[in-house]
Amino acid sequence: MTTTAAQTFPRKRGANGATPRNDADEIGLDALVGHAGYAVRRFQIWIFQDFVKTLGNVDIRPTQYSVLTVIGANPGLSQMAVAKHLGIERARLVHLLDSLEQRRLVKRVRSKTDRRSHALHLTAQGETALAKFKRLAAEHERHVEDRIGKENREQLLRILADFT
Amino acid sequence: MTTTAAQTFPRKRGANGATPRNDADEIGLDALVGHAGYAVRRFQIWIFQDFVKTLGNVDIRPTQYSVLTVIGANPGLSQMAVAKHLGIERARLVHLLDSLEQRRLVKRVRSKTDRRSHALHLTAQGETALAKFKRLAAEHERHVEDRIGKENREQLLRILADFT
DNA sequence: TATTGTTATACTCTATAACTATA
DNA sequence: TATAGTTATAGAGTATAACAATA
Repeated sequence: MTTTAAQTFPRKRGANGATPRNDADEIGLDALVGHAGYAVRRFQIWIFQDFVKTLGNVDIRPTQYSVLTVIGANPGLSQMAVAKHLGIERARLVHLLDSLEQRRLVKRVRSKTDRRSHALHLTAQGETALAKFKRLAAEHERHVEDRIGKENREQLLRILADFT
Repeated sequence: MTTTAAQTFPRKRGANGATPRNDADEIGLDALVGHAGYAVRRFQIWIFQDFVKTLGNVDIRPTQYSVLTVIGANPGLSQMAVAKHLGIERARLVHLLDSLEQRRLVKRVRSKTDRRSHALHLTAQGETALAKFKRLAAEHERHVEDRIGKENREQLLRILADFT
């Protein structure tokens, strides 16, 4: 992206009524407009950027947040289980956990029953940190609400419910 | 992803009373469920994968499709203009165009008025190819409709209209 | 000086394959 | 033999910086 603004709010103004449609803006996205994938992709980029910015001070990205949340809610899970449930490659999860373990947020405990696998737990530090991350994530969620509207956000969640 | 199914439909247990915690399937995504970003991300992955699969025979990925579509609809556009309007880095567009030009779908023409910039055009071959890509993209769009429902797709497009 | 296209670098993420240690 | 975790590699994609030609 050249600028964050360009990427975040491509062209097109909706909320403010006035549409700045002057100079170089006379370009048609045409066929792209009817494509769900294009709209979803642009929206997803906006959401991720807001998430990254909102949780910037604590240096937590969306994927890291999802890993911490799932471990927090299901202590003792194996790496395979976490990877499967989040749709992350197990190879990739290794690096994610390396980083989270170095930051003392997560610990890998060798399983007694199956010594191939690791039981994943949050550290005490990880628990308190996650609580803070969740407050910031809720703030991010409010940004989404501000951007698309409370009811639209709820409809979106309803429409996409079985993808989570 | 380990398997497409695993990524697309993670697990998700709806109503669980006495959760038999041993089987790896009794995992809660919990806090993640209320997050628009998570749902959107999973949906976006599903959409992209279906797009890539549906246009697999012609070897066109979503980004390439969006570039071809915009050039087709606005012949003579500069690289900067295309990059800005699609929210792509101009540095990245260079490589995308290199590949599309090698495939004889696009040509770069030095501008007479501003010799720094290139006017982008589809080749004759690019025009007919794009027509085919559009038919396949429409097929992909029908897959989306089948997956989430005709009305939900329309609502989604309406909700996300000003992100395109 | 500023901008367009280009090259280069670094980091994230996806997709595989292969290795090891267990089972 | 199969699986869990690991390592490695290759390709997208994102984010920057810098350079040459041109404005």
